[in-house]
Amino acid sequence: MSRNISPILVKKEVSFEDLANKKLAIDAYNTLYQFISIIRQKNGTSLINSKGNITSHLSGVFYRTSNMLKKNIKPVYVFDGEPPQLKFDTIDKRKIIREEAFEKYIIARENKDFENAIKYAQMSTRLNHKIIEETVILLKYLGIPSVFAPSEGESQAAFMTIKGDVDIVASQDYDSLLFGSTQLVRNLAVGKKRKLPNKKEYVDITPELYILNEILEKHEIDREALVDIAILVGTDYNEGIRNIGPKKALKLIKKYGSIEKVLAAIGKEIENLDDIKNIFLHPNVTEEYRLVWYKPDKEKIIEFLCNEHDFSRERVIKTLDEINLSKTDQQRTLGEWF
DNA sequence: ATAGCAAA
DNA sequence: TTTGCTATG
Repeated sequence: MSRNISPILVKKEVSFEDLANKKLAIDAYNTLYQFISIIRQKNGTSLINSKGNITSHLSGVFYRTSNMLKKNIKPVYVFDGEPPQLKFDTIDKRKIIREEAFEKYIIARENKDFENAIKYAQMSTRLNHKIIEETVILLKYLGIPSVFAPSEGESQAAFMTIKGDVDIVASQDYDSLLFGSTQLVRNLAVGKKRKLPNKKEYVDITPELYILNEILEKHEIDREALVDIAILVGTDYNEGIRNIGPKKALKLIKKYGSIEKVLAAIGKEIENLDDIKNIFLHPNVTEEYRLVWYKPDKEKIIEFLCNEHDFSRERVIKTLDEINLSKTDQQRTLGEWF
């Protein structure tokens, strides 16, 4: 299972406002997973419309994307394609965890143990085709581009920063840095106060910015070495070496120069090592995307959110008007919104 | 997660 | 204005 390399990364606290005028490639699955997992009622059930269909993702996407547009942030949502074969162990393990959590969720809900119900409901969160489809529709009405990655969304998003088509990747995972993303932002949210799980405590959460070059320069390594470190620690594609964390991995890679030499020195092996390195260093990505942002289609959004999904007309219209208002100061061309 | 409201 | 809390669909 993958562990993370955050202890050796350089983190900068920023504000949502600091991202104004930036182009952001948003890891769509990562973001949707968060919305579906967190946007719930007190008893652990998701937000639903009158037909009983989940709407948590639409709420999250609509309000967060609107906030970005108000700040002149230009988002593009990047969706996952086919995962690499080597990811299937991780995918299977996650599936088992989800299924076990779902059983516990049902039991907790029956016992009216809502604290545990929420916990297990969040752990059993799953994205389905309908959630993805509805998100793409809403984004289209909002005038936001979607990109469909051939394989991992994070590698596609990273590729787009390397090409200079976007400035930053937005995700909770650190993997995009391994894929070469020039910048990564975590905790991309507007609200500052966040409730701690299972506690009554509130805590400040601000966006965190990671700049790849700063990380590489600090440790005097190149990206290949960073990938080697991650593989030693463990990724979505390999288990990692027991008792080697990011700090020890960094030391070993600097001492021996490459993962192959480290493995020889400690007498260990990693299966499919070349294939794993290739996933990070030569990912399957596409140049077939077009990034254009259009003015939100107010009528279609109201029809979709309010008529089809029972959103409050008052709130939706207010939000859309606020986007328009923030735009009137700025110059814009006829067709394109930005 | 975010909006919106009430109390401090 | 800031903070704490509930409702949202």
